[in-house]
Amino acid sequence: MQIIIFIIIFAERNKKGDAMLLIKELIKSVGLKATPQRIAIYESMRKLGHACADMVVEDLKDKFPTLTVATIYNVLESFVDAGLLVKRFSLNHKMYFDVNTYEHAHCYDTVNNNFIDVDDPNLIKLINDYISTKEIENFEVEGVDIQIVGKQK
Amino acid sequence: MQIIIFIIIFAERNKKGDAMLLIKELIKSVGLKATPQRIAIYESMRKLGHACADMVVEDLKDKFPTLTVATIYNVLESFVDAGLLVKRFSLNHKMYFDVNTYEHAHCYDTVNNNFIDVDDPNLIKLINDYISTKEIENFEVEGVDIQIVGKQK
DNA sequence: TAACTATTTGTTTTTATTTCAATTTCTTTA
DNA sequence: TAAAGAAATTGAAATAAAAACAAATAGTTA
Repeated sequence: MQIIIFIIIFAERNKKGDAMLLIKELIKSVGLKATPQRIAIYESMRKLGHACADMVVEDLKDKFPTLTVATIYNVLESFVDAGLLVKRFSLNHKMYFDVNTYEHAHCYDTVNNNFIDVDDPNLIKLINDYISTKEIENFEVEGVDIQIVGKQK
Repeated sequence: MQIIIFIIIFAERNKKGDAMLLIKELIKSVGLKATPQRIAIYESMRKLGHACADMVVEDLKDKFPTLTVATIYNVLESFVDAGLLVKRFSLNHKMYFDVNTYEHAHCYDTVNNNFIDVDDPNLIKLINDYISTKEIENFEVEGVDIQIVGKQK
């Protein structure tokens, strides 16, 4: 019995260690130092998916009491510059960040300003194909951002 | 010669008067009183197309020096409630309002946070048709918001 | 005109973001 | 491994945007 519990604990530790290691490597791979704060913020973003600064503060305030908003904003911005996060369009004059950087659509709940991923490559392709046929004057297209607007039930 | 100039001036006056009258009627038609402030703010929005509160303040501060931000926010919000304006998604944590309330796409310039209308009913139809074929769980769809993201040249 | 209601105003709060200098941490190299 | 230098974090203060609120004004109706 004790052995089994030990194995489970060890496995859990290892799993966590591996995830940590991966995040560490990921942050380093984009040319940033993997500080504890950055690792914690990235982990938090992974967990939250879509979040703004205050949500990350809230999420980390117990685990990481010294962490300040200044750092959160700095780190989130540097993650965006490094391509680890992307900024998302929002309706409530707050900056939202998304941990999924590939092109995908969202359902946007106007009640809670909540994002739900819509991973539908066909939709993205449909729109990109259509847009590529049109010549847009004086505009250098970088991507397309789609929100399906409505209310979460 | 004098007569011609007179006619032109008269025509211009009339045109302006008519536009004013139209805006007045429009505001009244949605159940709001057509106060001078509301007329001025709506005119400003017509001119600006897409704007946030500070842009309206800037636009009206000479013509209407007593107008305060409080009023601007109040009026813009009441216009949204009345369906005279819609809020737009933005990337820079500011509230943008759009005078065109029909469903249309935008090019969004990430440098200046500037909106350019893309009046392409085919694009809207394409997306709406596609979405209507999909059943989105636990979400009541109200509309679709498309931004072609990039840089204005 | 008087009374009532709605709107606007100036001011004050609140919330979100940014800035900045001081400190701490990390990395490099002797 | 100790010291120097660079980079990141911190706490506090500044700025900016939005919202709240009570007093004043304007508009409407009887």
